[in-house]
Order: sequence, then structure tokens, then C-alpha cells
Amino acid sequence: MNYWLIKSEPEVFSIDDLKVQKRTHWDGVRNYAARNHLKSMALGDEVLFYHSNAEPPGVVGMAKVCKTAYPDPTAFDAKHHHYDPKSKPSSPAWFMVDMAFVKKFKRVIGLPQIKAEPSLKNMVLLRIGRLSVQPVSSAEFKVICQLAQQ
DNA sequence: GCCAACGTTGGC
DNA sequence: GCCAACGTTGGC
Repeated sequence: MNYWLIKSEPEVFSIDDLKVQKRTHWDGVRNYAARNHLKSMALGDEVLFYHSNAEPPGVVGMAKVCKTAYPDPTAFDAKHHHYDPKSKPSSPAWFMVDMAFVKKFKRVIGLPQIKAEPSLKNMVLLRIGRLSVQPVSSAEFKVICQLAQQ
């Protein structure tokens, strides 16, 4: 079992949207490092859901992988905002996974709280701030879950 | 709205 | 293959 963190702007797609929809295609990732993480995800991997550009930014809940990586069709659609002519159905460049809602935390674990927690100081979130799909260690995942229960 | 960080593009 | 210019992300 591996653990991950995905970012979303709540104005675009929030944990509440995922709760209503129950599952969603995690499409639109157009960064190679993020894509490689998507392709490494296994069925049932647990994923922290992070709200970026929010007040406060932070981890708001949990999802899990319910379908492993497959080609992102929005990259093939010339009219789509995420269209990329480099990606062809015969040799797709971009992939997506499906995510299922697990839970929404009772409180947001804000970025300042994460920064203040010594056991989380090596989180990719703090080291590579812009990466939108990133791995989380099992120890970090446990700490986040404990903070969510306080 | 500003700006730092950093990934991507393209000229050479 | 280097690197400057540019675009995007995302915290503040």
C-alpha cells in the first residue's frame, strides 16, 4: 500500500464535490513528475485530498484509487482546455486514475499546521510546493490522520 | 495582486 | 545540450 497527496482548487473541484459524485476521473494532469506518480498508483492506495488556493490551504479529507492509470482522453480533444497534440491515442502522453471518496476530515489540517509539525518537515508538500500529485510516506500519512482526529 | 519557485520551450 | 525567456502554480 502506497500513499499519495493530490491537490485541487476547491473552486474547481472540492472534497464536497467528490463526496457528492462518490468517484471521479482525475484528469488534466500535465506535468511529467505528477504523471509518473499517477502511473505508480495501485488499486486501493489511499490519497490525501489537499485544497490549494484555499483559505486556509490544507488537507481536507481522504480518497482512494479505484481505477489505475489509463490514457487521459481530454489530451486528445482539440477543443478541450487540456488538449495536448503531443499525446496521441496510439501513444498517449498523459494519464489519469479514478478516485473514490473515503471521508472528509472534521477539520482542515492547514498548511501552517503541517509546517509546524516536526515529523512532517520532510513532506514533499513542503519541499516541492508546486507538485500536484505527490507521494506521502506511511509515517506522514499516519501523522496526518492523527491530526485529523484531534 | 504580487512574486518566488520551478517546469517547459525554443533559439543557438 | 545550454540557458534565457516565458508560463504556471500556489502561498501570502
